[in-house]
Amino acid sequence: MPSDNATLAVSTVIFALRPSPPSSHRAPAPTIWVPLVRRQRQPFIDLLALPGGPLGDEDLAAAASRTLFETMRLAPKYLEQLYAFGDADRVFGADPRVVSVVYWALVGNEEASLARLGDNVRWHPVDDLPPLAFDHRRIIDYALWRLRNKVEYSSIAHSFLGESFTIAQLREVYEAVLDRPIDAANFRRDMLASNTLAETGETLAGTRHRPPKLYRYIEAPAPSEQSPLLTTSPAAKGSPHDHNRLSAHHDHAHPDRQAGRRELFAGAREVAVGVRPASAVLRAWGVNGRPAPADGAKAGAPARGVPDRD
Amino acid sequence: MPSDNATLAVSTVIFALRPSPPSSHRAPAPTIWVPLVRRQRQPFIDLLALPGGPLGDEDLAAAASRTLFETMRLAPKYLEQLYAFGDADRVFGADPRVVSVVYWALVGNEEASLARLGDNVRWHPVDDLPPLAFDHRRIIDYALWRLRNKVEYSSIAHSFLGESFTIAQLREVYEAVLDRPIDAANFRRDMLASNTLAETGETLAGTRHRPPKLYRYIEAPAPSEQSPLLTTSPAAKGSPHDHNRLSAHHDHAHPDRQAGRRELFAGAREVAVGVRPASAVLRAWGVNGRPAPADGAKAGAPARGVPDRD
DNA sequence: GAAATAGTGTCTTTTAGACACTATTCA
DNA sequence: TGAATAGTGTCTAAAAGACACTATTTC
Repeated sequence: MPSDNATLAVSTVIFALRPSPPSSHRAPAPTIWVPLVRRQRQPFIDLLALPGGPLGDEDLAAAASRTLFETMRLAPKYLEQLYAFGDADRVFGADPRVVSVVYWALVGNEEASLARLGDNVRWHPVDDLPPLAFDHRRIIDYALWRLRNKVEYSSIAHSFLGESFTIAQLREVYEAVLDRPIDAANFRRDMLASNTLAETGETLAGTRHRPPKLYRYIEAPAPSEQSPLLTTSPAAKGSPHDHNRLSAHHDHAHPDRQAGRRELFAGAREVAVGVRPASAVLRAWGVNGRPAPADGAKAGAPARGVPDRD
Repeated sequence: MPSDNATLAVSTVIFALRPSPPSSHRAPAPTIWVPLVRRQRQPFIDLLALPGGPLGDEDLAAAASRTLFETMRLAPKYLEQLYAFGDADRVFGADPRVVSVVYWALVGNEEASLARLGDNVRWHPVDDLPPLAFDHRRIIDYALWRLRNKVEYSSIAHSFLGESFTIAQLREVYEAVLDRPIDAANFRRDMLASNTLAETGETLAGTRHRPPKLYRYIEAPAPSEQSPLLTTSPAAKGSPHDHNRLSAHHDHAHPDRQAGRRELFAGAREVAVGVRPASAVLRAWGVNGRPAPADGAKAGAPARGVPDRD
């Protein structure tokens, strides 16, 4: 029984939303960026690659977290396994062959700007990437596709923002990821009806119009269709994360559609953390800070509350 | 740089639909079964485990296919990567530690009964499993959960059947997997509207009532939301399979709802060869699809036409 | 009070589901 | 001809989407 039939590596595709590069002098709408590392050795020396490295004596997700922290001091709020890439000839000439377990992650805007960069590590807009090492371009494309899908059927979008945010900011995330405009009125209603937002009690100042309310994300009452792996051991392994599930529930039973839509969330008066100055909506991207889970937030278990599609 | 930081194994959860075990003398409704292997060595000797084995000099999916063929002569029509399990302490005492890339598969009923069994390999109903080796119970639960989710948003259900089948049989698959009754009238309409079924021209005889038409599965016109990995290199790697994508299209444009529903599929008189696993639309019963490699059915590439949920 | 976005109301379209009804075959 | 399932028609409810309108703030 072979014990060295492959070398195991772990890489991560990290997404952040940042203003479009100046070159593309489009509207100040944000776009998706990923951090890439310039390779210092063969093969593919000098080409850009995903951050990552060989698996150590640790869980897979822990390896992802560790390498991210080591290379740029990042600790994403969302981290999930993407896929295991292991074609026999994936890394030409490698012996033993290399199998990469790839994770994907989302970071909030403030966290993204806190990332430690350098000559060899930089953010790149995903819609304008140079040639990459290995099959990393393909991996990013796949991760992007997953992101776009998952944004539509689960509530991960808030992971691109700070602790508190306005509904308009949240909508901008959707618009950036899905690359299409979304009706603001319907979006607001749907989000509020989802019971995943709680008012912080604060508003965002600094605009030159009516100040919007700030919300924070809360766990919606579990819909019972959750990954079995999740329920068994939640944030078990070395995850300092502790999702405080606020109760924003109240009875569901809409007599008619209008009523259903009107249904404002009720509870959650919360403590409300530091609000932020700001002015334009775009600038308002980074709202106050937050620690951020250390290592593998959603690491150990395959699935969270909502299934992946592919 | 360690080259033996882990041992890589590949296992597969294979699902088939078979009559309920006699013990549970319920209606002749089918339930889900998986083949399990009795371990001949430590650790967990004599306990049941998923079929699989160490990764050889091959692609990951090829390893899955190979081990399935070796242990029971099975060649599933649907095969897809499930997850990479690699907690550091997953296999107690193993050195180097073991990382398992797990696949899941669906086999049709005839194929399932052709499987070569033995004292050490047997089918077991998933709703009544004995204690399993390693974390395999957990893996099966997760695979089951994925199956149930995926059945709802893509058209893989037909993979449980043979080349041709009646709509009622297809509905039974859904009912068995989802474990709930489905309205036959609406189901029929939705399936026909999905353009994934083509009449074979034959009917199923032997019933003591009106003989139902037989259909075969066809690829629906691709909806453009497909995995980028798929489009780049379809059934590339060593896949003896060659799925001809039949056109079953005709104009879509339902003036009113009744008309939409009435719209019987038109085209697809086709040659129709290999039936394919496949993909689907987001909301309703899938549309669209993609070629599936044979041996490594949906192997090399991460994603099919439709994203996974988790 | 003008500009600008926050936030509400209401209509139309689409989709999902329930369920009665007709059609066709075999025993 | 009756049992039994195939297959069709039609209504209702729920969800998604379009869009006009009111509200509140800053400058």
